[in-house]
Amino acid sequence: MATRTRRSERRRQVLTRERIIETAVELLDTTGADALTVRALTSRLATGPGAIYWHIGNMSELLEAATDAVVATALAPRSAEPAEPAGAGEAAATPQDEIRAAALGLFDAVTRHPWLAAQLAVQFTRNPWGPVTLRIFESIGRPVRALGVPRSEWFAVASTLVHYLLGATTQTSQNAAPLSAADRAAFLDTASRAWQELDPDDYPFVRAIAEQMRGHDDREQFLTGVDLVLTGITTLHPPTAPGSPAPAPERLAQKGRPAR
Amino acid sequence: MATRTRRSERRRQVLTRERIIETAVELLDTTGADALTVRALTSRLATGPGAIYWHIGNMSELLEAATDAVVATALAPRSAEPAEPAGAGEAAATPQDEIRAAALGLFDAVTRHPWLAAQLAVQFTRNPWGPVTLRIFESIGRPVRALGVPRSEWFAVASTLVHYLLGATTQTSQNAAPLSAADRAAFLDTASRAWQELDPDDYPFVRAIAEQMRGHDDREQFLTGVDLVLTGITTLHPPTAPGSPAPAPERLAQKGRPAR
DNA sequence: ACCTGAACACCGTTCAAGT
DNA sequence: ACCTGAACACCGTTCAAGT
Repeated sequence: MATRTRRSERRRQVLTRERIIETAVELLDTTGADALTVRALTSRLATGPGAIYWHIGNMSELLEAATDAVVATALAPRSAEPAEPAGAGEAAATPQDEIRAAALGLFDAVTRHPWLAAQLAVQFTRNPWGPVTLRIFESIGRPVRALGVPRSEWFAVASTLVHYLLGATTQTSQNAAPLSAADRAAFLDTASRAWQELDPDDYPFVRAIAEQMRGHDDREQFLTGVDLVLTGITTLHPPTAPGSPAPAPERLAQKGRPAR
Repeated sequence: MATRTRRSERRRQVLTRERIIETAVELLDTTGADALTVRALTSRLATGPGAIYWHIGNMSELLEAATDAVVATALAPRSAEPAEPAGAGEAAATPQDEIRAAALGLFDAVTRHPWLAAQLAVQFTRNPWGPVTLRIFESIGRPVRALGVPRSEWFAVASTLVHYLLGATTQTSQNAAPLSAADRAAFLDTASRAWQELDPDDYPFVRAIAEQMRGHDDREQFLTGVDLVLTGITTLHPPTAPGSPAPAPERLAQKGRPAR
């Protein structure tokens, strides 16, 4: 490829933390998570390991920074169609729409960057309140507030949404490059078949859904899940709009927990 | 410690796949995820790497098997109090209770095995329909069925619950050994303080919940989230019991999705 | 202050050779 | 069939030495 011209042009730039992170993301996108090594970085940046370690503390810090950078742009409100007349027919987005937009931003980022799902999971478990989590929390929390959820429930409600998002986006991953439509269909087909051959005593439910999982669309199902959680939120914490009947959430209240 | 007696007694046993998995879990529990290496295994089993690789394909297969083993016992319905007269005062568990029980089984397993959270995440992203996911799906899916959710929604509803569970349990991890109450309080305190010093323009929401996050209880909040999702499920798919008014889920229906 | 590059202390995995 | 143990091809990270 155009490696030679690229590399020499590169070398003219100074080595900065930002450029290392940027290169890491490129490497992750093009060659996959396993191929991001210090040696790969040094050769792409035409430098030595010492130079890398001068700017970044260690490999996992770099991974965190790369993940944070990608998540930041994924959650940034897109300016969408700048050609469209601003503020014309565009009704103000509802809090639900904002939550869906943030959720989709994350979802689409994971499909664009196949390595992201695993990294989100790693970041989330290794450093539960690190920059990545905080960023997601903020994007989800603001609309939760606007939803009219009582202040005492902000943390719990936002957590629930964030946890759902992270679970859902991390499962929606292609390890390697994104699959073609045909490959995806083939994959789902074999999986579905395998499920149908599971032991009926051990896996009755999985067998029963084998058929419908074959035809499912990840993105659509993701949104269905978001809406389900949103329904839970607005049912438990109905907006205090005038005329709203405020249905009492009897059965699933806090107190009704299992004894043991 | 009693390493010598233990090791020689060990050596008398034959090396089997099961024993390797069992030893891997011990190693993970006692020395942490980073310390589970082939070399550590060989020394603990008093054998060589070749012997290990005769029984298991590679390291990540072993990790998957170890995770699956722990998850299996975590989800197995506990016989609870065997001293108690069976079937006496015990009313049949509701589907909700069964879901909560499975969820708590997973949650408690993650706190008992600090390495489990990360491994669940890895398993879930690397092999989205592997044995671990399937097992969790089955435990959650059965009660979902019993909840009266229409068949066409089984997959979507079970997925939503599983995704929430996985997101929530993977964040609830202590990297190393479980923290003492005092350490936990100190940790939450510093985190809370750090949140309050974030930029008010960038992180208004996180700042606003800093105080309540300091006092939160992971397990309680986890259950709150489960109940929130359950509320969403029963609201969208009310059980068709006679006398149930079956409220129409107008606002958050499938069709009301954002255009872009 | 910033970078070089050899060297260190590990990894997972393989494989000829044994029994 | 099952196990041994040396060897291979990698890792991330450090650090004296340069500019």
